[in-house]
Amino acid sequence: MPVITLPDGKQKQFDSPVSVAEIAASIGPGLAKAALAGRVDGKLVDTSFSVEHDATVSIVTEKDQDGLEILRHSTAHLLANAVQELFPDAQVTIGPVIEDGFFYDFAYRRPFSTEDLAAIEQRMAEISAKDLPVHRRVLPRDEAIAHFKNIGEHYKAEIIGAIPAGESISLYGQGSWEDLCRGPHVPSTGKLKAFKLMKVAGAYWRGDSRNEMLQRIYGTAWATEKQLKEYLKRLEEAEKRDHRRIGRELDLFHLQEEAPGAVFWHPKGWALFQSLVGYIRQRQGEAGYQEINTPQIMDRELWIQSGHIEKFGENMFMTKTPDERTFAIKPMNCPGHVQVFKQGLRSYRELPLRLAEFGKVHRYEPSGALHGLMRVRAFTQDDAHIFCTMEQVTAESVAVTQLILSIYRDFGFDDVRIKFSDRPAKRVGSDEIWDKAERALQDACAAAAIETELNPGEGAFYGPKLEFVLRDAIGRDWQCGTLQVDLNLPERLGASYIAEDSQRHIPVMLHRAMLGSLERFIGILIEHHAGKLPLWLAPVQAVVMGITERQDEYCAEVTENLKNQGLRVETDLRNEKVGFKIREHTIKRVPYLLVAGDREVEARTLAVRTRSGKDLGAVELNELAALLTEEVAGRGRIILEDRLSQRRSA
RNA sequence: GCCGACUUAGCACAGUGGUAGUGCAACGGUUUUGUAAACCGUAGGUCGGGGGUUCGAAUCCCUCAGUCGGCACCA
Repeated sequence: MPVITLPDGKQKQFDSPVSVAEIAASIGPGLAKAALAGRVDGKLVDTSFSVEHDATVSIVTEKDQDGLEILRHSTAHLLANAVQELFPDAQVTIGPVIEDGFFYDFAYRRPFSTEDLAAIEQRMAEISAKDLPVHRRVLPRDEAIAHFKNIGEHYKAEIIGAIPAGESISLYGQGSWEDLCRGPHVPSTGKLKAFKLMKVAGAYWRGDSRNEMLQRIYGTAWATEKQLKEYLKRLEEAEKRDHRRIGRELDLFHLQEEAPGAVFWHPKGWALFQSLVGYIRQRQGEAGYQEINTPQIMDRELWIQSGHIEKFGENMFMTKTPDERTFAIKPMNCPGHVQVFKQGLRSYRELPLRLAEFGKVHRYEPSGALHGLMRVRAFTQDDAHIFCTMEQVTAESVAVTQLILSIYRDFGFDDVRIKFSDRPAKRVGSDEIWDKAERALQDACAAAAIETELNPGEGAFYGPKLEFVLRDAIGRDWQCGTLQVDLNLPERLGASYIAEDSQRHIPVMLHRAMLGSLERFIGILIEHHAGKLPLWLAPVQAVVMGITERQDEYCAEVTENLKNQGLRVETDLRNEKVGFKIREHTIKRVPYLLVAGDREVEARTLAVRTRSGKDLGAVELNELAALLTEEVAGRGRIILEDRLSQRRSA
């Protein structure tokens, strides 16, 4: 006699056990049709699930996030079903839901081609059109293993083998096709209408590069055709924000074959780069850091001491000199900074000592990892190491975290994900030291009141870390800022200070980078703003253009004037129509286009047009300079356009 | 590094065994122009590198490199 409580608080009593589908039907036929699954006392179940006791029940439809995920998961099954119909000797492995879609990994004797993909998608549509009911059955674990071995599904058998003995295994399927799955799934294949297979790629079995490579098929699935179209449109738009494309269009940088993973910065790109350096230099200077510079190439010995050779030797650039010494091109700055710390006898009174460097590092990254500015072999870190006592760790970590978040806000990143990465399998230092370091970093997170996601086993080999993660245009995550608590390297590299007790103590070293890699950060910045960099960062902030030769002299004078006030301004006196010049500089994302005709020369004004196409009318030269300077100083929080309309309405 | 695709003029692309093309950009000239493309003309390519098959290769085969999409890696 179950009593069912619905989300609106209403209760319904049934005489006998009742399925989720029946509950939906008792509420209304529309809901019965829309039902994809149910949530019974918080647990997701199939619509066929029978509720036998009093419970809170809600009906999951495509409007729920959970409903959408079930839809995607069922579409992954639909994919596997289609693949095995077309390629009967392909074995299934795993097929999870991911952001915006799903994938499924198959073991097959050859890679799938794009033609295969089209055929598979076609078959999926056919199975969907048949609207086959999705069925479920349960087998004891050992029986399930035997069953999958028997039908030649060795990967599935291996997966089930990892499930504790004695547990039951659920199998889901449609028609004669079946797969191991926890569920829940949609009630019938007809619910799966809006999907598309996106790409094929190789992927290692169990994510381990020592294993064989499987064939992964990626797909996307949505509740409606319209949502699918919107998603595809979004992807198309995101492609236009690609930093590699914008980098070329705006003449910021290039890469070429002779220097894989190394950037050739052009004047405009370098101007942007230098803006970032200048800004960080200012912010960290105010925060009590001292800037240093350390050698690019140092004896290999130092990297043996630090442990980098052992862990990353394969990824380091080495060079042997005629005198038979082997040097390493620095892959990071820490050992250099420790050498600076080690000069002379240090006192506890000097701590915390914050040493910063815009250090260019080289890492021989695997060829397949290279990606535009995001993953390169030569890059510049806004690196710093804070030498401090254990007692100072929390306060310093909180300060670093707050500084990073404040800086990110200036760049327009208000929503930053922070990951907490704890001890990796391959590491240096005792477990006691790791316990201490992880606790210190956790305390700091609590004190800074930041929320973090756990990233298990992803810490540096010498200490746990916080990762400040930003997202590119198509949703890929990239680590930018980082903060690491290191109780290992100072000792390995022989750093110490004299404490109040007159004894030598080993300092704690905090590693921190705020932008991380300047190259990567610029990549993210370009994609985030689609190339329309805020005024304070734009390589060219304004272009002054005349309408005829008569304004040439005035234009030159205005440009000179604005340049003298520290603005990055160019003149365009080419023999072209003003419409042509406007078009060109708009495409180049120049924030302000300043047009001078006879009227403007006469009144000593400039007609101001924004890159978004707004004509702000004539502005007096001195007022314009003041407004531009103000917008730069405000780092985008004060916009010339708003100021102008304020003044005009006042 | 692994799987797959791709590499033709500065950029975007066409060209499936028989004399390398189009658009934009570039350069020269005319035009002196009022807010997203004036007009005319000129030049530009060992078809990623190397090797092979063929009477003949951008095109077919091998190999190396780079790029792209994933995987693995990421101090």
